[in-house]
Amino acid sequence: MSDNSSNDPASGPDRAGSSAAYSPLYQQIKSLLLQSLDRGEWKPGESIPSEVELAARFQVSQGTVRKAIDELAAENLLLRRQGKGTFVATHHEAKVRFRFLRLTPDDGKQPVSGSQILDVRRVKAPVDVARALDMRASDVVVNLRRLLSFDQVPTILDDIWLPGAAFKGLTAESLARYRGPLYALFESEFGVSMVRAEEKIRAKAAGPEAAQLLQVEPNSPLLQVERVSYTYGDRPMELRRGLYVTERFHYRNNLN
Amino acid sequence: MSDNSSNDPASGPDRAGSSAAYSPLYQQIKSLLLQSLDRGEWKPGESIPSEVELAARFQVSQGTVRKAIDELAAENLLLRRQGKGTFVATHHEAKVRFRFLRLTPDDGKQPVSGSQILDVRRVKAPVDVARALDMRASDVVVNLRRLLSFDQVPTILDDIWLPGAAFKGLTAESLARYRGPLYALFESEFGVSMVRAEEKIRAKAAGPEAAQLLQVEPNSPLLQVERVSYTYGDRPMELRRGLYVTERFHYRNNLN
DNA sequence: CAGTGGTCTAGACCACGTG
DNA sequence: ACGTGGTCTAGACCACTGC
Repeated sequence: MSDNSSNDPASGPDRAGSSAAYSPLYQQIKSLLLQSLDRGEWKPGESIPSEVELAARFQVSQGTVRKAIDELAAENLLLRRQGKGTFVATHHEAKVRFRFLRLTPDDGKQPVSGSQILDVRRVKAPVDVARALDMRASDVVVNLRRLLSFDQVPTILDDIWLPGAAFKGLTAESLARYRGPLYALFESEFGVSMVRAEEKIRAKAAGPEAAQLLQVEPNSPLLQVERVSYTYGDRPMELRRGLYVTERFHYRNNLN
Repeated sequence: MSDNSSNDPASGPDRAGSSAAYSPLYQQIKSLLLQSLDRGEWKPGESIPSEVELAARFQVSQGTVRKAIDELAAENLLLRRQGKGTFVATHHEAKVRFRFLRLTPDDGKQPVSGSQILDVRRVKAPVDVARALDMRASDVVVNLRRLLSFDQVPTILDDIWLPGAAFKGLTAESLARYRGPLYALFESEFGVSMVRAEEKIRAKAAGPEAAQLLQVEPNSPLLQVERVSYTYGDRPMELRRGLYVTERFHYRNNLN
C-alpha cells in the first residue's frame, strides 16, 4: 500500500468484496486470483503473471501476493516452479495424471491401463444425482459407463454423471477416440477444471452385471467408491460411482 | 542473524546438521523443533515457547521461526492458537479425537461408541508385522484385538500390533479400565505420539470368526483397512488391521 | 494492559532456469 | 545476464486472550 502511511489493510482502495466483517488482504487477493482462474484468464498449464507483476496490479507488497499464491499452491490449484514461474494446475502432465485415483498395485509396478466405453446416454437427472450435482431433477445429465483395465485385467467399473449443459459435445465417438485421463479431456474440451473431490467408500458385493464385466464371481467383495468432483468455487461437476476389484490393488491413503 | 552483515544462511554458527548440501535456515529450525518434540521437551497439550523466544534461542528472525512452525502446524504436529500460543498436538481433546478414524455415519449423527477388548497377547513378531514395524522377527510385539461398536452395533474389528519394548506395561486390565481413543492412551501412558499414518484399503469377504463377532453373514463384504502409524522421525509404531462394516457407515476421503 | 500469534511491508540476497 | 520464485530480516501494526 504505497499511498498509505499506516498499514491498515482495510483502508486502501476497495480491492475485493467491499464490506464484509474482516478479511486479511492476502485472502482478498486469493479470491481475486480464484476469480481469474475461474474466468479462464489463465488456462491450465499456462503460467500466471509473476509475483512482482501481480503485486503491482493489486497494489500490495510482493509478500502479500506470495502468501495468497502459497495457499493456492497448497490446494494444488497452482504449481510453483522456481526460476520459471507459477503455473495453473492441469490434469495433463504425467506427474499429476490420475491425481484423483488412489488405487495402487500391491507390487508397486505401475500397470498398463486401458479404457473401454460401455455406454453414453443423455437423460433427465435421477433425484440422487441431481442432489449431488446441485441440479434440478428436470435438468439433463450425461451418463457414461466405462471399464478400466490394468495389465489387461478388468479392475474398475465406473458410472459417471455430468451436467448436460456444461458437457454438450460429449459423445461416445469422441470418447472412444480419446486416450488419457477423463479429467484432462474435461479440461481441454469443455473448460471444466476439477480441483477437488470428496469420496465415500464402502465394501459391496458384486451384482450379476458388475461381476460379469469385471470377471469376478457374483457376490465377490468390491470396493465401492462414490466421488463428487468440484471445480473452482466449490461447484460440483461430476458424480462418479466406481466399483474396484481389490485383489491385486489397494486404495492407499495418508492420514495426518 | 544479528552478527552477520550478509544474510548468508549457511555462514552463521552451526545450527543443525553441519555439512549437508544446502538446507534453508527455517528447515534447520524445523528439525531442531522436531528433535525437541521427539525428546519430549514439550509434552502433548503443552505450549511451546513463543515465537520471539524461539527466535532468540536459535538466533534467527521471528519470521524464520514462524515459517518453521507454519510447516509443523500444517502437518498437524503443532497447533497455533492466536493470542494464546502454539501447542503440541495431542490425541486427547474432543476436536482432534479419532483423528485417524475416517469411518463416518451415513446420516451424519455422531454415534455413541463402545470398545470391547477381546484379547491381549505378547508374542514374537510374525514376519509381516516385523517388516511393517521395522523390527526383527525375534522381537516381541503386543497383539491386541478389540471390537468397536457404534450405537451398540458392532462395526469395527481391530487387530493391533505394537512393539513390545515401547509398550511394556500394556495389559488387558489397564485397557479394560481405559475410556477414550487408544492413541491418547499411548500418548499419556507410553509417551508414544502418533503423528501420521498410511492406510491400505480393500474389500474383503467376512471370514467365520469376523462374521460372528461383527454379527454379519459369513462372506459379507467388509472394508479391510491396514494402517501403519508413525511417531516423530517416521518411526513406525503400530500396525493395525481393521475390518469395517459399511452398512450404515462409510469411509470418507477428500482429494486435492 | 501485556503477551501471543497474524498480517503487511520493504528490501536484500540466494537458487534455479533460460537465454 | 536476467527474471523467476525462495529465503531471510527488521519493524510496524492488528486481532485475540487473559490477567
